[in-house]
Amino acid sequence: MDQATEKRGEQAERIAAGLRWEIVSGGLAAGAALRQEKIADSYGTSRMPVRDALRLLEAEGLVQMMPNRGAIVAPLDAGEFQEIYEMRGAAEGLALKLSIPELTNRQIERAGAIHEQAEHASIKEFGALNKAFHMTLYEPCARPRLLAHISGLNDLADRYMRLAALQLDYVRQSHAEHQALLDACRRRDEAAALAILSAHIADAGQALHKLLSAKIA
Amino acid sequence: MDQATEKRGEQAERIAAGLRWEIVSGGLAAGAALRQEKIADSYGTSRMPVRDALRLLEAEGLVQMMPNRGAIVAPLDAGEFQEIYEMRGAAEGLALKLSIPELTNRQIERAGAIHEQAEHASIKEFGALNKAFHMTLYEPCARPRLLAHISGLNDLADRYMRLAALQLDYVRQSHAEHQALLDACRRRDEAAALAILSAHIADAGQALHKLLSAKIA
DNA sequence: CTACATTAAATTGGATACAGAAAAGTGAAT
DNA sequence: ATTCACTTTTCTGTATCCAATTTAATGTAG
Repeated sequence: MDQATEKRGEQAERIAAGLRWEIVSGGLAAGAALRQEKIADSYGTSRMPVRDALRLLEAEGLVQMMPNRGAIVAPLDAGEFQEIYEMRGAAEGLALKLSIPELTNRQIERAGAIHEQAEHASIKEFGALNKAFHMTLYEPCARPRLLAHISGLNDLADRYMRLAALQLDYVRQSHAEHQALLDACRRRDEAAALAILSAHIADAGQALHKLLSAKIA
Repeated sequence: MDQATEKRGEQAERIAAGLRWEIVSGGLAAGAALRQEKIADSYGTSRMPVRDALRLLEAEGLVQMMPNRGAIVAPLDAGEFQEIYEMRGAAEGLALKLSIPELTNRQIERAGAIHEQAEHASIKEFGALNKAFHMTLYEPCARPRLLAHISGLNDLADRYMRLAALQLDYVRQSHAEHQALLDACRRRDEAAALAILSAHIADAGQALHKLLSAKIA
């Protein structure tokens, strides 16, 4: 067990990371009840760090806590989905604009490599790779708060994506748009890159919206 | 005492609200240590809900927690200041764009009233009124997550503003820009409103930047 | 049989207790 | 006087315990 190597004062983070993965990857369905004691048992701790972890995830929007009624995996909602994509557009547009002047060739190629990987990846890994691709392009902007914000939005978005990505040829379109975005970055063409990114996010939002509005709410 | 009317399960929120006010309003200086037991005593609770409150404020960026070393009021930093204003620009631009089509005359006049109030307010109240003015204009967009995000950014920004607002005639300029923004909203002129808001936020950022870079970091 | 009240079980929120880590203090050796 | 080792104190993180609240279950009256 890695519990022996666990430093004191970081259990909440460990539990939060585990739950985050389970929620984002779909292992825990939306609306599922999160009983403190069960989680505590499965992580070999008391309920106390679990509560801390749940608070963390609540702040990220992945968990919903009702006073005296416990926590559930945040439900999926078409309206919130739209909101997340609008916010992604604004935040990622800003990040890319600030990043482009700082982008090195090395970083662009790292994004390219992730892009290649994503092309041959299973649907399970797509979400994480998609996020990694975007984050790689934004990192040079060196805005920790902005990047954390975007990362959180991507986690939220992944949950919705997972619902639809199966039956959708959206993935192929996404690949093409990523390719175009990479090209624009290579040319350091800020205007083009921003336009492509904006369209990319809006497209994804719209494409998924139809599929989702049937499945949820 | 209002503690008798206090519902179970909401003490953390109450403590967080109190601390938030003390931090944003400047009662607690940046870098000040936040001892759990002292806070617990002053709010008449145990350390437990205090810890929850601190985690909340950490997620908002007002508090910084170091494992096994306690929490401090988040330090002020010129770089973060810039980042916050960039994010405000992106987020508030989006909110205003979505709001304008939904704005009723009644809501515009409510914002106008707050604007009037702010004109005769003391420096202590300026931050809160400034925030209220902006939030009133954004509320009609009906995007709870986006509004919460903006609210948090405004709280962060207020701390920096307070440092500079004293000696600055920025307040007068801000009033003028608010007036112009209101007029554009009354005309439902989206393009003008967005341009004014963008400039307003950028101006504020730049105006404060000079003053602050001397005082901090 | 249904609706309602009452009771019992499950579960959370908060308080207390304890263990471990960091910080402050003390003293000896150089 | 300064530095290093050691002790003491302070404070945080976690576990355990208790009270309050919600949810389920049971029984009773209509």
